[in-house]
Amino acid sequence: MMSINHAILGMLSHQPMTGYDLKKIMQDSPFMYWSGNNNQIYKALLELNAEGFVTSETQHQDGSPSKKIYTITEDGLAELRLWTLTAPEAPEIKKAFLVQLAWTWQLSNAELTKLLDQYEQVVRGELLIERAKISPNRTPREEAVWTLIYENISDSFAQELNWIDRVRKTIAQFEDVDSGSARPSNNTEGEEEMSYQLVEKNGTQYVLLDTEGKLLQTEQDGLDIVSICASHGTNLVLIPGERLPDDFFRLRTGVAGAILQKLTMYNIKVAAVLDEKRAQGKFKEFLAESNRGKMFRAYPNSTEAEKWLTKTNERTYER
Amino acid sequence: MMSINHAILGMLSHQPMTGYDLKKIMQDSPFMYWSGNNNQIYKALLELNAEGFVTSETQHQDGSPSKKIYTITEDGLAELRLWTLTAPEAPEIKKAFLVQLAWTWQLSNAELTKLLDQYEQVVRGELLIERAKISPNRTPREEAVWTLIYENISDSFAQELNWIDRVRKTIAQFEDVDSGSARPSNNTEGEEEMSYQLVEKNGTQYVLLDTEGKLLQTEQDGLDIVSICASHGTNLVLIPGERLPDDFFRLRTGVAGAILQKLTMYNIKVAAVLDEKRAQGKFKEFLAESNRGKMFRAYPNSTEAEKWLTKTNERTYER
DNA sequence: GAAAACATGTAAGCTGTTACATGATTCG
DNA sequence: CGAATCATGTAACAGCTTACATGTTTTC
Repeated sequence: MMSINHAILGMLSHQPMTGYDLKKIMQDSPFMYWSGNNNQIYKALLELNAEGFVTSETQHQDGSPSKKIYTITEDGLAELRLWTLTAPEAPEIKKAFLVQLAWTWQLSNAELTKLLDQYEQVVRGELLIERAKISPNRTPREEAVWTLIYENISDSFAQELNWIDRVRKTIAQFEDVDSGSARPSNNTEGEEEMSYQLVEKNGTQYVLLDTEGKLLQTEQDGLDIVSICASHGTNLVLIPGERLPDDFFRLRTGVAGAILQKLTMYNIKVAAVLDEKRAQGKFKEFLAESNRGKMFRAYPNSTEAEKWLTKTNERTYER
Repeated sequence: MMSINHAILGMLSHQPMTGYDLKKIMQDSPFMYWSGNNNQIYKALLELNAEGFVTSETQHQDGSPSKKIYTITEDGLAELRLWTLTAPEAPEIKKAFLVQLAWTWQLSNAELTKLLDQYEQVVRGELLIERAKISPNRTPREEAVWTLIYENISDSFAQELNWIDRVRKTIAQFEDVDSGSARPSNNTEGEEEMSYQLVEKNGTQYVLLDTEGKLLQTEQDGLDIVSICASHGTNLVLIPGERLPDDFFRLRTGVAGAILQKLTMYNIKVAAVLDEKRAQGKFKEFLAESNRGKMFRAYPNSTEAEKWLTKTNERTYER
């Protein structure tokens, strides 16, 4: 509560600023969710001033409108610290589209699909806007935290896009009521999909890529897997060898590096099922090394791979 | 815009209902994100009536308060169809925690980790509430769509939990600023015990926590109770209100969520003895909801609490 | 016999939004 | 020269929330 005031304190803890500066930052920030309208900001600044958390210094610029530069006080810093320690609130998620979708029983499949397409565009638009990613890099930890904050937001959109795809596929399975309009199958052109299934074993879910499907070749493929995982809230993936191109096993090409780097960055545990023959030379060394780690391992068959994936997964905090 | 009116139209498209019915459904639905307060619903019904989208029929039940049963009209159905075809809105996601996290540079690693733990508990709490999953199954497609809607919501929470884990691991990589204070591993000092007795009534045993003793504050405390129960081969616990801290009654803090989540996970039935005054606001709603369930209930005195605990021990199947 | 649920409504208040008001400067 | 940006502020309104008000029936 009163959190816009604290958000302003936070921004001022980085630099003294004018109300107008604050407004711009807030408008451009994806995680400070207020619209950044004057009414709130100038009012908040007056309040913070009255409480002694900020001081203001009027700067008369000859001719041009005079600025009020606000600076945080010691009391303000203390208050900010206190506030960051208060109990976190649950996220507040309002997806009007879900309400709309809930009552679409009167629509034909074609109409529903069109609606999904529109929603996808809206969500992609939000992702595109990708607002200013600034960060006060006071410490390495702060920098890392800000990166994670932006990731949280783009993950949410990625998850939504993935879900939209799932919905589209699901409704395609149903006969159209007022049909007659044969669907021209789905994807016409290239654009192969990352086909997979979700498997549950020992109470843990993991993503199992199908043996047939697109080969993992680019960083984008790594990100696709990340978004699949994010949408299911799991961090476990089993990759059959059939999905790995030969280049994956030539370390020089960097294919394995690029993909695995993305996956480990998102804390995703990967098990691969590999034929002895394919793992040779330098790649064998690489495997031996990574098999000691906890993020990527290779096994000769899927049973063992699955065992490793699902075993150590207790997400209970170690400590 | 005006979407609560349309949500109401949607619900009425399934069945004629009273304002009170609508209120209950809205309160229990996770995707209709309005709080379901009278003010909005009754006002919306008047508006819909004026526009000719619904008709109302007053049913005088002799003695009892008379109902107004609202029925959707042809015009209403047409309007609903039109609305479902309008361009979807982008999801509106407000994660106050991200704002808070952004300005935590003043905190130590230990404080930050504690904050993350609290946030995890709050999120788990939201998942726990897991509201009523009803669906008007008019067509198989509609059923599938509703399943997807609920999945969207639980996916969001699952993704958040996953992200929390990622944050925790990331910040663990950084040296503590004000370090020097080595965490004394599992607290050696303090370490109050979970004092209790074992009571036998009507041939059933249950664990009765003493009125004096450690307050139930963390997930660990929940696990302690689990292990006490396990060691006595019972799954019944009676908790006196004295052992519950004030934070337990503030749902936002996640204390109740974290503890009850552990207990229900291990299928432990809990009765609490509560003073009226302590259960207010959101917590009261939470109680009313869980009092319908079979795992956690609150009673004003220990006699009633004991009665419920020891009585209903035959298992009932929910359909 | 008390509390909770059923049932309909009203009043007050908070938060946040859009739009208005003013005026100088800079940019195309 | 008009539009956009800088800069500070106010007014009115929409949406939603909590709390209040009233009265009956069902449940414990």
